[in-house]
Formats: sequence, structure tokens, C-alpha cells
Amino acid sequence: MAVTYELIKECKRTKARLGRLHTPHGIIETPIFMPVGTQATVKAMTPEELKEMNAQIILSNTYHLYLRPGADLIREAGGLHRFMNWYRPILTDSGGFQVFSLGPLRKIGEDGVTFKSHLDGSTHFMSPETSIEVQMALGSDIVMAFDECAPYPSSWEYTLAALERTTRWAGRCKEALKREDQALFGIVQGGMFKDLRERSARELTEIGFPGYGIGGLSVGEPKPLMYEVLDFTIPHLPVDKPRYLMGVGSPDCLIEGVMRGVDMFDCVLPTRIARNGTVMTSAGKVVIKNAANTGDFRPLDEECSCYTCRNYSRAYLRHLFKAEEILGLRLATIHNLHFLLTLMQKVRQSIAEDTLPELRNEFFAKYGYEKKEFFSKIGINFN
RNA sequence: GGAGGGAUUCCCGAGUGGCCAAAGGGAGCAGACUGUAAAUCUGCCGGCUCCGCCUUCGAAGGUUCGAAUCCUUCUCCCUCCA
Repeated sequence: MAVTYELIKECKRTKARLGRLHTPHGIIETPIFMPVGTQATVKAMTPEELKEMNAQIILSNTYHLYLRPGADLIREAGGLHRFMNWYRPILTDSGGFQVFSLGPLRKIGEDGVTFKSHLDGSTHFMSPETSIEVQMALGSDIVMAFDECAPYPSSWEYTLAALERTTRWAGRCKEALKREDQALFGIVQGGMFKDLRERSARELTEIGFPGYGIGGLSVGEPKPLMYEVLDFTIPHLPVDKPRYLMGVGSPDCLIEGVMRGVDMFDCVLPTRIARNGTVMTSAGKVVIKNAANTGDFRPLDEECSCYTCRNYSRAYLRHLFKAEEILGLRLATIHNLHFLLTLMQKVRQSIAEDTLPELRNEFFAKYGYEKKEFFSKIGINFN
């Protein structure tokens, strides 16, 4: 098998696990956060920068690369790793999420999905088979099944239909994948419904995959609901396979997810909010452009050891964002990715030491989540 | 010396008798962003005892029920002709 999961340790106090994922391009320590590089680039980052912050694996996207530059070109380039000069593991999303996010531009059928390109309006068809075909051309280490991510909220009936289709498509994906150096992960759907999540997990594990994505979450539902779904979904997934919670990346959700048995996460959040001028720090979010940072010559986060925090001040970052200098985006992106990657490093360490609950409580207290939840309950919202 | 044009809320700039606290930008302030149609989007942006009132459109005076808009004088700026 191309990708195998080695379970190293199960936390004594939570459902967290310490593991290793063996892939053709190297070993990944789990739990892990995977930066997203949709268009064969983690926006604003060079591979060297990603390596410096210890990114172990990155994501890319089948739908976007299929549209541009096209699968043939990447095959000709010698695969995605060579094309983008990243030789560590790559996971490719199937385009399933675009079925959700490009809502008005697509039509779902049993055979596959007809998309209108967001680039030029041209019509394209993507099925489980074509998604896998493109992903084989890309040559990613982990290939995701082509699924249907239902929006939130959706009815039980609609969610059931999407889940059943996702299961059938997962089977077709497995049939279609021929390369032995790639591993296919199935994706559990089922919305917020316990019976449907269980059903999806059961059907997929019957087919059998080297890993399982948990999809259809972080689509607008409240966080406690997402945690609840994780609580009743993960016990139905095999212990000896990695679980990948798709699209989740706020620090609190990462910790809560790990405590519920999630091994892998990906999210555009750190890179996107960085470009939009928000950084994550151990004391909570900081909007860089805020007037309060004008004369603040401290680093973004005094506890952070990233390139940005080692060399630059809040005042400088604020200046760069105000002046719309491209370096600002880069420095903020470096920081945010480093922040989450380091957080996951600490999480792994705390699992090893059986101190994850303490880490969680300390982190939340300092980051300000407990406080925020309290104030939002009494109707006050602040950053 | 002569002819003409112009001065609008932090900046640029619409508005030429009532629907104007005054379009639209910009700046400023604050917020959102979770398998990336995102270096994007949203809100606020004269003051107050805020369903109403007060102050404001170079200055002063005037016409009018009513003026940023019309008239008079003044100040400053710009263009052109000598």
C-alpha cells in the first residue's frame, strides 16, 4: 500500500492519537495540519519557506489544476511534485468541495458533476473517474475520493442522497485508481445526522480505504455541533487508519478535533486571513492594521520563533499592510502557518506526555476563547 | 492693466433654490474570513440629550417661506491676453 498509518500511542485521557503516516515522499507525524496550496502553490510561500516552518505535507486541488494549467501539462512536467518543486508529500482534494463552493455554477448528476468554469464560463464535466484520472496525472501521495459536500443546513433526505451518492462514487474512485504509489481516502458525509454519519462510515469502511476524510463539516454550523458530529462519527472509523477532518483550521478546532481522534487537518484559514491582515497569536487574533499597532515594536507574538517574529515588529507589519506592500502578506502568512504547525507540534508532544487536556486549557485561556464564549453568551462580541 | 475660471464636510470631487449633513472615490476606524471564484468582503465615517435638534459648503452682508445653489462686496487661487 502506498500510504500506511502507524499508530504510535493513544492518549490515556482523550481520544487523541499519536501516529506516523508513511508515504512515498516521506513520513508525516500526526496529528498534523496541512497548509493548502490550491493552485500548486501555498499562496505567497516558496517551498523553502514551507520547509523552514516544518510543513510536512501540503494540499492541492484537482478542480483548479484541471482547469488551469490542465492535467496534461502537469503530467508532462513530471507530476505535481516536480512542477512545483515540492518533494514532500502532497494530498490532492478531488474537486468535491467545489461541488459545494461553486454552488450556482454546477449541476449534480449520478454520473458526475457539470461545472461552469469560474474562469471563463466554459462547461466541464467531472466524475469520480475523471477526478481520479486528473489526480493520477498530478501524482499526489494521497488522493481524495470525489464526494458531494452538502451545504448546511440540509434536510435529512437531501443529506442521505448526497451521502449515498458519495459512497457509490467512492467505490468508483477506488476502481479508477490504478497507480500503486498513490493512496485513496474515502470521505464520510452525512451532515449533522447521527444515523447518516454512522451509515456513511460503515459503508465506506466496508469498501475499505487506507484513510478516511470527514467531510461536510465547517460549512457554517456552530462549533459545538461540529464537535458533536465528530463525537458520534469517529468511533465508527477504523482505529488503524488515519482520520482527516477536511477544511478545519482554527486553533481551537484543531485542538478539539485532535481530542476527538482526528489525525489530519487542512484549512485555508491561516493563509487567507494572513493575506487579509489578521494573525493568530498565543494571546488571540490580532488585526495587523489596527491603530493600536502603530508604534508597537514588539513582534506579532513574543512566544513565536518564526522568521517574521524573529525579525519584524507589529509596527512594521502594520506599515506594510497600510502601504499594501506584498511583503506584508508574505510575512503574515509565514507567521500564521508557523503558528499552527507549531501548535500541532505541541499537541503531539502533549499526547506523548499525556498532558493534552492541560495544553488545551492553557491555550484556550490565553487565546481568549473561554472569555469570548462567555461574553457572546451575554450578547457582547469582540475580537 | 484686460478677459475668464474657481474656492464644497480630513483629501480629491459631484451637486447650481426645497427630496442636501450634501453623490462617488480616497484616507481613517472597526469587523468578517475554516477540503481558496478571496492580497477579498462588510460596516462606520460633522456634533448632540440621535425617530428629533444643532453647526457646516472661502468671508461678510442681502434676496426668499426656504440658499452649498441667486445678488453685492471682500479675500485667496488658476488660465489666457497685454
